[in-house]
Amino acid sequence: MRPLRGVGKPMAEKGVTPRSADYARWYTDVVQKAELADYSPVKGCMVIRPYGYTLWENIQAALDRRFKDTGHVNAYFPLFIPMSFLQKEAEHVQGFAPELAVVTVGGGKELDEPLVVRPTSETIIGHMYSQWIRSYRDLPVLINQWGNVVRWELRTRLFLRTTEFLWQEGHTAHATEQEALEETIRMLGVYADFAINEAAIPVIQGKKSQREKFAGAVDSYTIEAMMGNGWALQSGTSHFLGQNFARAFDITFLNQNNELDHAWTTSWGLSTRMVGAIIMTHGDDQGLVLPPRLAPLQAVIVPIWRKDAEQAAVRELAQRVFALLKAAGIRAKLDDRDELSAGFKFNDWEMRGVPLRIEIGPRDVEQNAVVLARRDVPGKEGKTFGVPVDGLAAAVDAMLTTIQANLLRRATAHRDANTHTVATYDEFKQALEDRGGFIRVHWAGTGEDEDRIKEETKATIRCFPFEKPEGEGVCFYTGRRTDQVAIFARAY
RNA sequence: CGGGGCGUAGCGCAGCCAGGUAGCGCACUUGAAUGGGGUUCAAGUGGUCGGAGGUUCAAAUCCUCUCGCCCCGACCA
Repeated sequence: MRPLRGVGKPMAEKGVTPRSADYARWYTDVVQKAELADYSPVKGCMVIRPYGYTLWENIQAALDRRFKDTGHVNAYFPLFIPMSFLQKEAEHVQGFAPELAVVTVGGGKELDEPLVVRPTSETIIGHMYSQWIRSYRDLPVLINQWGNVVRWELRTRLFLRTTEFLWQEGHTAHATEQEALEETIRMLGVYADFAINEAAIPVIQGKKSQREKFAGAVDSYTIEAMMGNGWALQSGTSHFLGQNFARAFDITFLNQNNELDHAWTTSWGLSTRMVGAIIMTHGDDQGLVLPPRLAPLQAVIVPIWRKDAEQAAVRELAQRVFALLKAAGIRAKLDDRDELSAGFKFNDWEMRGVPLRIEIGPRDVEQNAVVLARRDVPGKEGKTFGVPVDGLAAAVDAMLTTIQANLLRRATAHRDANTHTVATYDEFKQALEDRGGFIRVHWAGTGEDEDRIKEETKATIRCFPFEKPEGEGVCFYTGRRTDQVAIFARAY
């Protein structure tokens, strides 16, 4: 995962590889040229640069607010987990064993028991919960943690799959199955709300197949998003763990009837992968396009002048506009770098996805007005001339809201246009070949059927969507009648 | 781990076959002009040619070994 030396040529210095030419390359170009992240000297790891990290901080803030609103509190559990903990839940260890990083030496001495660098924290949190929970009065426990985890991945991609990544993991324990199930679905809903209303990414909520679920869960739920190339990206997951981890870690409590019972637990996580989702949902051939609500910078002011005589007045207005936007709580930047041309700055900020550009030149000074240029509508079409400085903050605010809505509308249209329904396996293969995207089908197959389809087409069941207006029908693969609907797609 | 490819300035590359002063573009620095969509000119800075060993008067170039990386095939938030 180092700079690709000598791979392909064009990389024409300016701009990014067009999506149509090479989508994977476009993605890497955007990440690096927009300075979201960089490669690290350690294979599979990445450095999140300030611009990318600010984006992540905005994601964190929007999620954290929602977690608090639903009664959760934050805590922190350690990075190192005794190896034996992982082994307590059979399916869990089997799922994670191949991708564990293990510490065997500490302080120059061989450790008695190897320590696993957490790939996720169900085990150590389960261990602690078993000590904290005695009575039904102690329940529910609603804790979230922000942290990092390590999974030794074979093939990595910036943000989408890295060996170490940042995320949050919620871990809750409940007295009843019903309550834990409700929590699982509630938090999935929180993720969906965040994705749609903050990231402007339309997502489909649904249940994972048994093949695709989290190792150790009874059921996993997901929000699935469609990327610009039609591939699916699992953008957040919520797991109903039943009593699996409670049994493995002795999380027991006395219920109201004075009977000892195992708690019901859930876990749910959303990671820096969300940054990748944002890039691939909204980005275009100019580069990044960020939703205003999460963008590190919502508006950038570019001053323009010809003669030195004009400079002072332009600068003065630019400063004034900057101040009034800041006062209105808009995340703005004044790009007064003297050594760069205005045209360069236009392209630069477009590549970095700033939702709104404010151009201020001598003509604007005369009118006491500015030019607004929308990132989501390229070229002159996206420009509004002569926007008065009086009331500008409100106009900018309104424009940002419009852009946010437009991004969601556009992404939803793209997803819907690339979602197809098929009735037979031949049609299925044809649709994947010709158009890609999401394929909705009736499904009554087995896990083995799922494996076979994956092998033959590389498409997997992304989820069984909650919303399935199609009702009962015939499974495209087995021909059996069923009311279950599945969405298949190629996935990251 | 199997197959393919690549290591020369921060990035992209040429030079290697036919050994002989280490080059080009971009970036960077300085200066001047320019400035409403990637501006131009000039002068500069920057390299143990991935590493080790060998052949040779002389190695980026030839030989041997070695390290690293990328791409494609078995896993995944």
